[in-house]
Amino acid sequence: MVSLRIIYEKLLYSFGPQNWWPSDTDFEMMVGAILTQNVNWNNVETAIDNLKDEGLLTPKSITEIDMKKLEMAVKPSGFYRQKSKRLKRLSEEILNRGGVEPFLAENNLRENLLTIKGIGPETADSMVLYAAGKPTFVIDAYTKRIMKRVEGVTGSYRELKTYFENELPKDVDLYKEFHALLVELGKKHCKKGPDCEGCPLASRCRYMSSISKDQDAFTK
DNA sequence: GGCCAGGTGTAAA
DNA sequence: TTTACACATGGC
Repeated sequence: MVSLRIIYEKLLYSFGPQNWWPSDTDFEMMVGAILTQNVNWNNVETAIDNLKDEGLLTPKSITEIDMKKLEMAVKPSGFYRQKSKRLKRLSEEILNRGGVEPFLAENNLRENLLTIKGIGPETADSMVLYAAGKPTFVIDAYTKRIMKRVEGVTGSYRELKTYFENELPKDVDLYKEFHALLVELGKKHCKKGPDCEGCPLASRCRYMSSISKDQDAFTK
């Protein structure tokens, strides 16, 4: 059993605090969580800038705006038809519950989010952690890949989430920072291919030494 | 030009 | 319960 704490400390030392999630408001954070689904964050920033310019960073304005206009603003983030609908659904749900604050204060927030079509476990968890500030660990594609390569740990979303939450103290700031650091590591050193140059976890990575013989270890 | 990026819903094996 | 596929733009 390897200590996730050690990995966390190494990443923090290498990259410094990430201070996620980058956003001005809780609602903007939630919008970003939907827009970033399976897409590079650079694309999301362009879309969020568009929304900001159009005054579309409130649940009310998104609910009222013409669908075509919303689609055009969201376009740079890809999957723009789906994502526009998802933003509309989320906004309506927020308004139904009296606004962003009361919506985020619901004690079954995660379950509520999961009933909204287009919000799955990762998007829900990221909103619960970064917008509502409640301790739930976020699992993403990078986290799965890193755990598989470095720890040899695989499993479903729920299993990975449980693994992290059992190994770590239930600390919101730790959860926020750890997830952000894993994404940073993923972007810089742990992509799909075996191009791990300069990875701060190289000494712990069980696939690092077998790159040349076992390319297959890097798939998925 | 091909691969990849901070997923999710649906359908079929 | 797992696996395959559609969804779409932009950077390298």
